Amino acid sequence: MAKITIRDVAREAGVSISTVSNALNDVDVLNPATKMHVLAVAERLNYVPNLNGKMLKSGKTMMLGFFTTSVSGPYFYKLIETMSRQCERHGYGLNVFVTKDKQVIMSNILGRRVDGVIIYEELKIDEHDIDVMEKDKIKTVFLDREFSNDTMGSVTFDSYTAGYEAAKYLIGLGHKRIAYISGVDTMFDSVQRREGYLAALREYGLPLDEDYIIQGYFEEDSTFNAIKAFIRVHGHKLPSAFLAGNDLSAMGCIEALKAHGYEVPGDVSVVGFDDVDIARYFSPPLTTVRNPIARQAILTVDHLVRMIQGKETGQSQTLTGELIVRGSSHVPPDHADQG
Amino acid sequence: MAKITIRDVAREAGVSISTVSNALNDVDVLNPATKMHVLAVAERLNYVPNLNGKMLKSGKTMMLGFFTTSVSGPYFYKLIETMSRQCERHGYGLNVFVTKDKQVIMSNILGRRVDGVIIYEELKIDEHDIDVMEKDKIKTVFLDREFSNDTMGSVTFDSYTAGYEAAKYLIGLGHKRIAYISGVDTMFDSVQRREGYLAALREYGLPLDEDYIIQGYFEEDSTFNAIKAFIRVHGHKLPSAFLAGNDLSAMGCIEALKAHGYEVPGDVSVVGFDDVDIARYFSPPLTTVRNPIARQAILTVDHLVRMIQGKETGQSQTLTGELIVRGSSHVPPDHADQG
DNA sequence: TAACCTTACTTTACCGACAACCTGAGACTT
DNA sequence: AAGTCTCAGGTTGTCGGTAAAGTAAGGTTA
Repeated sequence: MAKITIRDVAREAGVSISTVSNALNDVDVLNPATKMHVLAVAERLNYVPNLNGKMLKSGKTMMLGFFTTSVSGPYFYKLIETMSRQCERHGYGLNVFVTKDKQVIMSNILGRRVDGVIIYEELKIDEHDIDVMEKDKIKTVFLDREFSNDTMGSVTFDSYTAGYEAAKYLIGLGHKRIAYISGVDTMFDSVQRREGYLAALREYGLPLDEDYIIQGYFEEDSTFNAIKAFIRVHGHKLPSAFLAGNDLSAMGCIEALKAHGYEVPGDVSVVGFDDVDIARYFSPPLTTVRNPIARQAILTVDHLVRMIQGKETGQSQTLTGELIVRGSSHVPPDHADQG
Repeated sequence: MAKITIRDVAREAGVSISTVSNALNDVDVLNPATKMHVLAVAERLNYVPNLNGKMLKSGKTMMLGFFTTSVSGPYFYKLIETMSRQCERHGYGLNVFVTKDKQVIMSNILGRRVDGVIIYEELKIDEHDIDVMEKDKIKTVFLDREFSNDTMGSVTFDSYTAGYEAAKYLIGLGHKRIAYISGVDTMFDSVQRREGYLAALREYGLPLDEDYIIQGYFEEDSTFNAIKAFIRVHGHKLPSAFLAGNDLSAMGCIEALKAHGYEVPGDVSVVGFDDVDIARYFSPPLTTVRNPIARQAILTVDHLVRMIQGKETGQSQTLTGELIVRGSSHVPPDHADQG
């Protein structure tokens, strides 16, 4: 049996197609009896409207698109789940595109597969792409860069201040040699956190050692390996604290330190960023700067929906972190080389 | 400026719309010079075909839909990332729907928003829904149940054998009191693993203690809490081994044991399932049954694409696990209560 | 009772792309 | 010279909905 269309329902119910359309869409111009009858026939035939026809006519897909290069890690699933829920509240669906292919991205955006766009992370959307999207009035929210114009906004996390505050906290505890575990340099958050960290070191006159900036790629396992390598080289004179670019890195770092027999926080303190769900259950529980992911997700979807509805122009919103002190940080041990 | 359509390109290039269509879709009936000219005009106007029009006419969206209630945890992101990549290879996109609303799910499936469907987990897709989908010839692959008919297949993990083998391994080490940390009972994998575990206990004549089946919900934090509660009750006579329904549960369990001063594997052994990326970096590194997630993702997408292309009817494929012995399991300590 | 509303639909145009079929010009056949 | 091909592209119908405009029957008003 081929797919049932609105025409089949109309024929079966003995009415015109627009009557069926009106009945299904609750347009209040029909005789209640007719409406009932049509709905009953539609139900009996298991009729479900074809969304492609609907979309073409209305110009709306009722879908928001989330474009990202990766979904790895707790940050993403929290973000995606919360955004999905929030979309559903507004009657939208969320289409998650995990890809690095700019062709794919642009043809889905400009081809109107979605009514609004959420963009995260190092997607290499450049000035020209933004120009084109702006001309087409594509409603967009960026999560990884501050931006705003008539049809585009952003909801970002103030990573610079977060990095600064975390570093300042460690300095306040008495740490003088603090390493930073970085993500990749194309990641806005990673760079900002590092800048904040460097600013704090400068402010307190602590040495900026190039070697103390470690590439961890924001992942647990790659950080684990990076720290093991780092310990092999710097084992004789380890920093008394590591500031990790995110919680996953912090955990990987702690695992590596433990594997080499160091105690956290007894010998070394480790601080992360994000406060992902697991952070509090880790051993030791992580000291971290809380990134209000759920809030970011909700603000993003709300802002985008309001732009689509024409109720709002693009805004640049910034969320601030909150230092959560748990068990992975402590004053440095007496024997620590504080030079 | 309103959106550029194929008509605008046709007018600007001084040709008909079908000539534009033919030029863009590489239909080889045009004078090369005309084709070049049309493509140049399209490029200049930044023309991108509207996918809704395309989809309506062709009846194809070039999208596969992944329907799930959750994306939490390493299992999902590995699955999603691998499926996305594999879709891209076939020229498809992957639309991830995170929802529990069956209305939403069915209207997206039956409304033809996607060309093929991948379903995971306790979605409560019942016989009736399957009937309707079958009548509509919706190409579908299930990841959480074995199923096959003309248009529907499945790619599942043999969780029963995995559970059986893991339990047998612990029994072989000498463990006599083994607890199982379960997910929820609506989850096929969780139930199957538990059945395998119970079968092994029965086979070796070990006692089946109802109390030793713990609800951990397949999450790290809820397992952590569940095990803490369990220890409070059974602390005087703890099992010598825990078989956790997945790696996240195993980690939560280990964290809880450590928090109460137990050593793993010195005092208690813990075994998980999946072998997620982090498992090997955990301390202690997890003994686990490897679930070939990437393989499942690839087989799923390939199978679905072949069904869509009409090259294949629904098959029920099963993947088997592989026991990976690492540091979280050991022979039971002498003092363990082996009664 | 003619003009005018309502009510309750039906007819038809349209969204943007694609594709089946049509056409007009020149080349080739017989 | 009439008929037939081929080439290169144009015309038009179509996918499945929605919505603006049209209409027929009955009721209301002046």
